[in-house]
Amino acid sequence: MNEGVEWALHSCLNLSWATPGEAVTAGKLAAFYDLPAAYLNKQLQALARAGILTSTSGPRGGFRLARSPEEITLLDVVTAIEGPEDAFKCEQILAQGPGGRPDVDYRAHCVISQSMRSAELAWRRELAGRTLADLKATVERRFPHVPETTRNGFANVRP
Amino acid sequence: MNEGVEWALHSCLNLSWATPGEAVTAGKLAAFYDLPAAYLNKQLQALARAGILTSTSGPRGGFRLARSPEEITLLDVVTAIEGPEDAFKCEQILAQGPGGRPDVDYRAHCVISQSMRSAELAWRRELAGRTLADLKATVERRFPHVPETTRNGFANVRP
DNA sequence: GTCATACTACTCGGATAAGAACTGTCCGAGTGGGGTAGG
DNA sequence: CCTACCCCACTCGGACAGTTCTTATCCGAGTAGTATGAC
Repeated sequence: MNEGVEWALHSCLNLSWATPGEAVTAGKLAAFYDLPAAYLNKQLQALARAGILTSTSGPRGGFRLARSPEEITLLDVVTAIEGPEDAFKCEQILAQGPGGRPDVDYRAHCVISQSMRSAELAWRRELAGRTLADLKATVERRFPHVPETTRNGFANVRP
Repeated sequence: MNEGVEWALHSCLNLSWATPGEAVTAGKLAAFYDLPAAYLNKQLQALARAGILTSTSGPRGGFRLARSPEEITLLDVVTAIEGPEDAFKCEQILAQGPGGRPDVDYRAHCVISQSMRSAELAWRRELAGRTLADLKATVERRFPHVPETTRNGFANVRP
């Protein structure tokens, strides 16, 4: 799995603590964890294309959450970075085997494909059941100072 | 996910239908689905290292299942090919952030890391709950001719 | 006829290239704000 | 003092290299069976 997934998740969480109505630049988000700014920008672009973030150019520009944290699941973020395809891609090699026919869709009939897909659905279900708001609440319960620390970080950091 | 996972799963299933006590060469397993023999051999080596298959060199050599299909889970095969590490690798970037400390293991404390790991455990649980014997039984129920077809394939195929 | 021996063909095993994907970097298009000059 | 305009710094966005991982290939070490020749 791409490194960018971790960056994207942390950045989204940090954005949920930003001052409402204020955009945060990729540079500031990157400086937060000492990440390469241009590359993080690339991941944030993907999130914007997926409709999770909105982007603004120019001075006072940057990124902000496109909707409330309750409406952003971990699956949304992961899918935005990794793409929508399943990790296990059934190549339908049964079609090449004895008795295999080119006109049959083995993704629906092959037992192996079904089993792998079933496991992947369990994974997706777990991710889809957790929202950014859940994570936000948990962090704020465990570490109450984090929201303020994050806002201060955005204000003080010089990228 | 690696292409080899699909090949390995199909090959293990085919091996479960081989004549007992008889080894099947990588060449025959590859010819079954028209796969590159040398590369499939590499995957089978990984399965052998993981203790899922046993390998024999020389004439009349090849691969066979190291234990009964009831004792081989899909997770065993996937782990043998993909490696034991989680797909999502927490790089503990929180340690670089404000208030982050190098002596803390953030894989245990970071909420994001925990959530991703939780999803991955659901995936593993699903795979660990399905054995080669389950797949074998399902296929034999749906397509009773497959075991004989497979054995004939092993006997007739000229790699 | 029997046995020991050398040979040959066969198979796995690891070392070696080609290709793709991920990671990282750079510069241009567009935008908003601030400075400046005129009224 | 107020307003309109122009310039500039800032930010995202996509195009461009470096590195790692996956895919594919090849040849050598070891083995089992077989043919051969001596006894």
